Amino acid sequence: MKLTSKGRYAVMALADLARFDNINPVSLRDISLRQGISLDYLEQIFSKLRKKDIVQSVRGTQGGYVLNKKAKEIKLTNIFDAVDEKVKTVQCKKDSKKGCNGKSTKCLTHNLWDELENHINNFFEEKSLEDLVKDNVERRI
Amino acid sequence: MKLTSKGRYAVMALADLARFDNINPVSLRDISLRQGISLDYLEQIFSKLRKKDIVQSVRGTQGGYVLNKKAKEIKLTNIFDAVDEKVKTVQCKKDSKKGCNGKSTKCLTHNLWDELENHINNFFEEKSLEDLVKDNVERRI
DNA sequence: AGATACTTGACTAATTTAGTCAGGTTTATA
DNA sequence: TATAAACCTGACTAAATTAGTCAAGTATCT
Ligand code: FES
Ligand code: FES
Repeated sequence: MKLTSKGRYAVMALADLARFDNINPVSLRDISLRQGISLDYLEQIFSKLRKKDIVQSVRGTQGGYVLNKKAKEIKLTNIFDAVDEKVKTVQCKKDSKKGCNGKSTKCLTHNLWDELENHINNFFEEKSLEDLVKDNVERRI
Repeated sequence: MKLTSKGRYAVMALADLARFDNINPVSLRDISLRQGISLDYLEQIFSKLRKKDIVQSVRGTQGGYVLNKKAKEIKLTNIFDAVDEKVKTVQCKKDSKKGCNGKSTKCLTHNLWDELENHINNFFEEKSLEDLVKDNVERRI
């Protein structure tokens, strides 16, 4: 199982944003250059982040994006949810009563994968953007 | 991020194997039928499991596969390792000093993904085949 | 007016996954 | 000893997903 670029970039870009105050917007171009992410790709990502109210956009010259909440309140869960980076461990439809093999009972491993999914999601629910920024400040000392 | 079929099937098939004693070999054909996994695909998977000494093969008529260790000693880590289902969260080469953006320092999120990887691997190191079998027996009651 | 930067949707190349297929070899047992 | 069950291997392929690119806008500051 691996993390996709979309999720990785979303968090990376927001971490970049979060390093600045929430007043002066940061342009995607700057983020693109600093983080080495394609500008066009960033635009796709930020479009989604905006729709989920994680960032606010400022159009025109000197425009860019600003965090819409405090860094502490933005959890990885929220970010991943916004860009459709989802954790999927089971094969079957979760709410269906059928198993992944088409049978009427859940397969031998269903419970295990469900536990795994929760385990991973817990991590995402605990980590906030603030944690990320702090970690980077500390490492710089 | 999602789990691939190869990893899922490997664990599913071994869980099936583990329900029986370690004396009479279980044929892939039986597993294929019970678990709804393509026989040809199972063969690929078991070839890898055998190379890593997780199972033993018995050729010929009435042949099949047998667990090579006690279910308690087979952790998910071992299984995933055998079938090359690996957890990959960072983009960069781990041992390299370069970051994923080609720069000379690790990116803002590198540490975070590293933590995530450990978090997931911890789960795999704790869970054994025995846990799986027990869980299924309990549910049946 | 012009430059900067957001906005959107469609398109595509590359990669990965999830198998299939064909041709073996080994061994129990009738 | 013939035969069938079952392991064994490598090559091939279709489908899905990912990771972008590209083109054509719109808004706003200076
Ligand atoms: S994963 Fe849900 S039934 Fe198999
Ligand atoms: S993931 Fe390692 S440097 Fe970005």
